[in-house]
Amino acid sequence: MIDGSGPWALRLRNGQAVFDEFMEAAPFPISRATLARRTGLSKPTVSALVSDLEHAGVVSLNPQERSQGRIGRPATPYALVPDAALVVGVDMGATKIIVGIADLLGRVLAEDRIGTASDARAAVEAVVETTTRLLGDLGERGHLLESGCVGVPGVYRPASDRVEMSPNLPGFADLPIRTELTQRLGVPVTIENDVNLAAVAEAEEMDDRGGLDFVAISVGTGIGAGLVMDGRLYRGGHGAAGELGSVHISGAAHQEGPRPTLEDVASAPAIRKRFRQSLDAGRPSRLERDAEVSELLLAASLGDDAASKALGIAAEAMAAAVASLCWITDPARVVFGGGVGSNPIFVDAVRSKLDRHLDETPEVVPSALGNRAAFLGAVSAARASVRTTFVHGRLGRADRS
Amino acid sequence: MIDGSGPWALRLRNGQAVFDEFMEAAPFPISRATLARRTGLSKPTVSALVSDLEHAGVVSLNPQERSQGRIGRPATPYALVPDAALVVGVDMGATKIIVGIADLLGRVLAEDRIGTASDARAAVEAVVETTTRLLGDLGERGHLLESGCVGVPGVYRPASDRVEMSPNLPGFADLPIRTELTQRLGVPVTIENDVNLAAVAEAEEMDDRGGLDFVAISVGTGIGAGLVMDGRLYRGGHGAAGELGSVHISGAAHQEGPRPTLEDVASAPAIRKRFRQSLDAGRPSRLERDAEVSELLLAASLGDDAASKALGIAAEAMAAAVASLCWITDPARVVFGGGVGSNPIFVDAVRSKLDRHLDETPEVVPSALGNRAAFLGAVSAARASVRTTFVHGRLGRADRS
DNA sequence: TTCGATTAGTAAGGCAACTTGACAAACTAA
DNA sequence: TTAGTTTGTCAAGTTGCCTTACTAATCGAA
Repeated sequence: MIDGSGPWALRLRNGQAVFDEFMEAAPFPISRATLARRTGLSKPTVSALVSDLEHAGVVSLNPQERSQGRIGRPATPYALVPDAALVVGVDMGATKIIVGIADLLGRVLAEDRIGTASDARAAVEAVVETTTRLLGDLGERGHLLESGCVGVPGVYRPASDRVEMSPNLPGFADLPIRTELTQRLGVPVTIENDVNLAAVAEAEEMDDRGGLDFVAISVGTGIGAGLVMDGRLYRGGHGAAGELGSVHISGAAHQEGPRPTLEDVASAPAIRKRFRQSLDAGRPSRLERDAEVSELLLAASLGDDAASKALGIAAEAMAAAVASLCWITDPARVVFGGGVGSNPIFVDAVRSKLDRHLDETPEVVPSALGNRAAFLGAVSAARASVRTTFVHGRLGRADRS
Repeated sequence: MIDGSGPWALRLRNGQAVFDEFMEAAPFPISRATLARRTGLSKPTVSALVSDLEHAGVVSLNPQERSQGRIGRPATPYALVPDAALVVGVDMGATKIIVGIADLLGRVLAEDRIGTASDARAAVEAVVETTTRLLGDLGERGHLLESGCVGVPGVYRPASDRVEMSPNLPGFADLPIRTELTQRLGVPVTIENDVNLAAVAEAEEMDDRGGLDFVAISVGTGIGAGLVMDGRLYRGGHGAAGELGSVHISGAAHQEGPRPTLEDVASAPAIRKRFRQSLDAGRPSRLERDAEVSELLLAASLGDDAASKALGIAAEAMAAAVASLCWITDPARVVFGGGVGSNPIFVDAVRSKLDRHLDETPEVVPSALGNRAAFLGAVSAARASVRTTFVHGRLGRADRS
């Protein structure tokens, strides 16, 4: 984290502490006296550090925002310059790619949504192209890209720099994606599973910083879970933690053959299939045979028989899986996202069935971020990685008059 | 971790780095030149730090162990003084209490096993008494106790300083155990779940330091799992992670009533009960009706019909639960401990049934530590907590000639 | 045996960064 | 206007690290 052992290491430590306080206070300004109190540093030291950061363009003083009304000499307010550094966040999904540029405050300055390419290499190409274009549109500020994070629909193995288990987007097998993107974009890029990033975004959204453990379950075409433990993302021994969709569920009479997995029962395609089976079994419904899942859920909430049956089976299976997950990882909260999962009707159905499985049920809520969750998580992750390395380069004092 | 922002913080940082190298090298000596290379510090700095540590009695030079055979001036070998600080580790089980004193190297200097008390308060009393006695027996060195860790058979909530869900040892409800023990023993004491500590011990035993994620499952009277993720113990949002015994398993035909949990099928009492049921159902066996689990397992491995049936059901249920756990947390290894779990026959049975549930099975091995696992884990945890705070007090130079 | 070569350790000087205490600056309230 | 309060700066002093240069001890070879 901090290298070196001489006075320079101290300088870095303290510089980061000051920078962190600026990030914390943003977008509001903060005075050097307050910084000194918050960080425990002495006033002259803080002044020197702020001076360095100001010369580097990281912070600037807001002459107009003089907080009045209090006794004593008024403080000179310094504030973080939000676009002292930019980050790029990418959600490389199976059906769409979202690319966006954000500033240090996490505000998205530019964003574009492009259709998915035919394979992974083309997708990377599209990401680089779009990023470059968006940066170009920003003009001067476009040169300040500092870091990036890309969410991929599969398991990323840092050791081999490859994405695996990504059936919907072929071509990852021999693509060193991190190296490639880092080189092409010219800034350090991190790769992360998209469901995990959604979990990060939910964590940020909840504003429950630090220590809160929760699980973000994405239910759509597939089913995945992102585990946030002790405030940090948990990836597992092989980077494949949270493959909730592959958990076997207890069927009533499946003694032979492979037992059904959660994804076989509770994913969007599975729910639609079960609905059709219910129709075939003679259950009445007012819906078309190939109704969308959202329609099915709405109908189920209004009492439609076949739709209710399909939802009930899916919700029961999901509740059982969530119960296992809770007994194992004990999250304080479970957030459902994705096409199916963010629907409150689905979440209500699961929640109502969860009591039978658990003594102490966690909070179960639908996501508020919709299908931008993974993208926002990528932005957040990129921002976090900036935060740790940003000060390194800019603390070399420009002048010392 | 490291407080202060002046040069003193640097001193602490570097002092800890040197101390860590000593711990790493222990029990072998190490020269100051090597320390300088390893830590990246300059030779004079290392010399000063080692001098401080020597004055504090933390390290000493071994005049006899001069490593010869290489060209150049021979190094003066300094080595960690193993009993510069002692720790106490306690496994407060439902049926026994183990108390032991260990040195900085984790070597157990004194150990005693006492019967469990009637309630928690009496157990604490017994722990304090035994610790004091063991320290007294050590004579001079007994004054050097620095830290402690106590494993308890339940869920410890740091917020309230209470142990919950501990049916076998009553009286925890209104006992602030950490505060109590810290006061009575005069050193900082940490409290931890006993299964988690067993996991810590396994991690240490495996010598797979850092980054290895695995799960230690204890199967005995109850069933619990300790999760080690990213090399750190994971406790969960409410401190209740790893309650594997409470996971519902898929019974063949349990449509009504509460579904059976894993503990209802795969714990030691459950296996014995199932064996008796098999006998009642007319299955033949050469064993007594009230045979011990170890006998049952051995008989099953030799082909005994009723015992095989009981083991098969338990192993299948355990395999299903482990599969869920693997899909969720993706451990690289699963270690079975406890009275039943440490039996290779049981582990083999589970392992053989695991393939059907998982694509990529983790290593599944029995524990090598037996019923001392939790105790050794407590020692290890106490040692780790020493390691982070130890240098603070001893770096103030005694003299400066 | 003596003389390089090599590695270990020490001493002195210099530098970077922090803190303390004193003081100037700016504003409020009486 | 003056006392009080808070902010920010200056100068001096302290700590700790590094670099450079040097001494110490041993091996190997002439």
